[in-house]
Amino acid sequence: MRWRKISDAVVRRLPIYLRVLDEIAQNDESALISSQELGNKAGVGPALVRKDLAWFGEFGKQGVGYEVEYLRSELRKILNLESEIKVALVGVGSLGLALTRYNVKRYSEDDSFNLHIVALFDDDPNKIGNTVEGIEIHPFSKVEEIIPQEGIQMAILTVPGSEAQRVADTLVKYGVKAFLNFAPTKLNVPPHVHVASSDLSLELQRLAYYLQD
Amino acid sequence: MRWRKISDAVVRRLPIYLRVLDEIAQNDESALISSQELGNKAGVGPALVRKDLAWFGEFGKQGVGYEVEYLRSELRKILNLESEIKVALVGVGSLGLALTRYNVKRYSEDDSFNLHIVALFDDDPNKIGNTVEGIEIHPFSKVEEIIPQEGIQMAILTVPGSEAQRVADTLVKYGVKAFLNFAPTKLNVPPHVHVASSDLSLELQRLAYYLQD
DNA sequence: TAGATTGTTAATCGATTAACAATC
DNA sequence: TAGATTGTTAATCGATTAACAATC
Repeated sequence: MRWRKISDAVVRRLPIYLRVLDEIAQNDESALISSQELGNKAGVGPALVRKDLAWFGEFGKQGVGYEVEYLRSELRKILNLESEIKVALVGVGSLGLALTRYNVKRYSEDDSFNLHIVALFDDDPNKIGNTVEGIEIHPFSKVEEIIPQEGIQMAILTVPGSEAQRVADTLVKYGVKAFLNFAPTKLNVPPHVHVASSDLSLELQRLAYYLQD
Repeated sequence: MRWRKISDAVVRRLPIYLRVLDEIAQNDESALISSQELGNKAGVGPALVRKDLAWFGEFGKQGVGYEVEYLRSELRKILNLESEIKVALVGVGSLGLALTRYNVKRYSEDDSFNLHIVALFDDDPNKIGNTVEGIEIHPFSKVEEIIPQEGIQMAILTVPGSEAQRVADTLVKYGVKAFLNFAPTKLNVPPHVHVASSDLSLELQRLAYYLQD
């Protein structure tokens, strides 16, 4: 499944739409939804909802709206969420631990959630060999072996800022194509690799601006 | 300090510039930097750097560039980072715990970091009364008393999605003006309240899209 | 002075919204 | 059929980039 280059702004909204549909589908298998209503719940205008979806095909019926269950399943195909995606997490500090626990719980409870942390890496000798929720902590040197073996395509970085770039470089070398970066560093990666950043202190500092007057 | 309404896109870049300046100022008290170089390190074009700064005043010298230390101090004023901002965290699960530890460490190690978690809330009877890094965990009902008393203006939400809206409503009622929301929920807040969201599964799902082809 | 870089205006680019014919 | 809502095109809005006079 491949489309002309879709803008990042569009792709960012698709998971939001999907979440709205997930919730509705839970209560009503055969629900219908209009772009108006979907937009409301997603915090987006109705025209934009239609335009976003139109990049990928025609999913609605004029005068009726969208079948929730059908649109949901199409969005899952578009977002590549139909088969399992294996994820590594590097840096098993308290944040890494929290994210791992959260992910394992979500993965086991929600059948349709296919993003799965399957390997942990940390170079602290006190952590190596331990397990978190049944997942073993490996030394970082094992990346070379484990990433290709397990077919890991995505990584979560919860390492100190000073190590993030080096770690990312190595992971890219062994085939990781997408990062969720919690380190306070701008990662430099080749153009085919994607990075999403969650930078706590950047966000806090930004919010501070709005506390004025 | 008040300016005409500055766009969100601009405000979002200011902390990025500040981080670059912080790093340079550490090594060289009297460094100069051009919009070119600042842009490079921030991942932004040089013209945009100049335009962003120009919203707030004239901080450079033609033919020379910007004095790092001076621009840094001006950006800190603009972002409202010069005095302490007190923050509450609600939901002391493993993620809340991790963020609290991280914040306390950063606050104590970095003199110029002024965002400070000073109160924790959780309704789990096993947690109430415990302390994390010296900060006591209160029942959520104490919000009414503690938020105004401590002058807390910002809150971090690490509660389950089902509770996030209710919790936010209460906090807004007692004076919280900005949220960093980790719950997988779109918060509805009055127009004078600002929300930054860090939504792990939304980001992972978005990244999955780029693993295709 | 000559070279460099700012602050700012005009041009471009891209994203969102409005409008409406098609049609369920 | 009449009413509603899609898919899509055109209009608008906003953000980024290019260009350059001012000036250090």
